[in-house]
Amino acid sequence: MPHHVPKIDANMRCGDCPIRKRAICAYCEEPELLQLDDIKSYKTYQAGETIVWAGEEMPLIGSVVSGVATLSRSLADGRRQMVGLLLPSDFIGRPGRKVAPYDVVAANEVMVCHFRVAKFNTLIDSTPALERRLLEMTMDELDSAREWMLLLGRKTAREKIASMLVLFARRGSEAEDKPIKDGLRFDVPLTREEMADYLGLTIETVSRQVSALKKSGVIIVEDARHIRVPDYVRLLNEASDDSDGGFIA
Amino acid sequence: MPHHVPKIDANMRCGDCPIRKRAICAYCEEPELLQLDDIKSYKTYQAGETIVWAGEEMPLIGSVVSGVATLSRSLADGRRQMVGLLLPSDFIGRPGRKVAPYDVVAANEVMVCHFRVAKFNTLIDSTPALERRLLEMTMDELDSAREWMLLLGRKTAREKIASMLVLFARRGSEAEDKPIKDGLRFDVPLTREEMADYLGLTIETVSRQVSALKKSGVIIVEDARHIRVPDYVRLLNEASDDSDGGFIA
DNA sequence: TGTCTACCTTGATCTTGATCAAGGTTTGGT
DNA sequence: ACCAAACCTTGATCAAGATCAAGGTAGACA
Repeated sequence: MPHHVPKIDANMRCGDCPIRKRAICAYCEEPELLQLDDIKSYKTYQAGETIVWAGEEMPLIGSVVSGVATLSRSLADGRRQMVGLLLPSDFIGRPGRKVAPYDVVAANEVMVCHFRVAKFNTLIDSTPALERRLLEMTMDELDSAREWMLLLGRKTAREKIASMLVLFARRGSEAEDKPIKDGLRFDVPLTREEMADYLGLTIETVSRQVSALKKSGVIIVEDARHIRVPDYVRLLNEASDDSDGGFIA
Repeated sequence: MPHHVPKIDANMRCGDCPIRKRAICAYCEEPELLQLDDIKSYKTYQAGETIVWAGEEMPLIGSVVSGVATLSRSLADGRRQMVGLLLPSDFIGRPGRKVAPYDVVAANEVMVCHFRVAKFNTLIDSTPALERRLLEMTMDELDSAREWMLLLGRKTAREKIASMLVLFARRGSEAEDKPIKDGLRFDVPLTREEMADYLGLTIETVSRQVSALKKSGVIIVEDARHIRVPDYVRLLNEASDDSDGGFIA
């Protein structure tokens, strides 16, 4: 069983929520916005199971509780690029929205995703508050996508790896409600292949760069899925995540 | 004066709109959604002029009429990646939304952008219809960003160039309300440097790949800003834009 | 009309990350 | 406990694209 999967109980109610910080939390935050159905609407997907095919409509709307869902797009010859990554507490699904052509959402990991699914029809002509919340979340997602584009277009392999690890560290600490500090330990929720798809690299390069960061002492690799960071600022520097805030004359 | 800049007349009214197809068109579509101010609210930016700095709020909301606006993000050492490209008819600005840290929106070209600016305060607590429209547009933008990510992460330099040219061809034909056909001619609204920033390449590679496509007979380069396409399908193939619609087992 | 500057092209060489290849490790099923 | 399959690592070589370098072109302006 992977990284601190919160125990889900079919009788849980808001307030018992295992994740808190982000998006709409199906457990504790703004439940009235989602007009939550009864508890039956939790859903779980197995690792590798497809949640929805390209061009179809999302079968659900809610928050990821544990595990990971990914969204990928690929070329005719099989080259694949991950274009979305949903970690615990992330919101998934948009009411009345079809998945864009050739997008694929796949469940990944011991994908223990649980959702409270609302009735779609009530959502589509739903409250202004929900509309606004969805807009807010979608704009946040767009911002993340743009950060990701910077990574894909301009970062070196080593920087890409470091940036990804920073993301995992951040989200991991958030989930556990701990501050990010030196010596932190976190899970790597993706396989090497998925990391490669995430970063626009090959698995060999991913493996090599992780090893290189290890050899430099930036990270301690306990095993392929667990990493410890002795000096968080050093990892941050490796990511070159910092930008110049500049402007164009 | 560049590519067919529509003539803007300070007394124009909806129905005289020079752009039609996409987003909210400030001229003819859904003007009531934007609660348009009077005609004074058109705005023009010079080439290279900055529309808004990182962390600030968009000074306007409306549609690009002509010219190009770009959104870029960069690393501390100056490496820059374009993360947004707004062509005529694209919607610009979100009410009450600050530009993400380190994002920059810059006017580009003989940037003849005109807008009808609505009053922000009325927009922020605006109609459900506008909220929904904004959500729709933001999701479309997210879809484009994801297509762009596939390009950045997995396409070759040649494919990147071809994909970009297809985009320009499409948008150009749309603007002129002509079908895309063989022999079409279109403007390239970016400098080589901007193309490089768009594609995650260097300007030398951009230049070389354009030359290579020319030598292969896929395109006819009239000058750096004007291209003709004898066989549109061939250009499409070069872009490898086609994807497999596949799924993950 | 000439010159300056910004922009573009092409060549030579180098580097990063891809590709090809071989083993090693972990996990899950029986 | 053993085996198979999936996953990961490392090495050797290759190639796409970056970097370094040298002109060329065209529009802006005096």
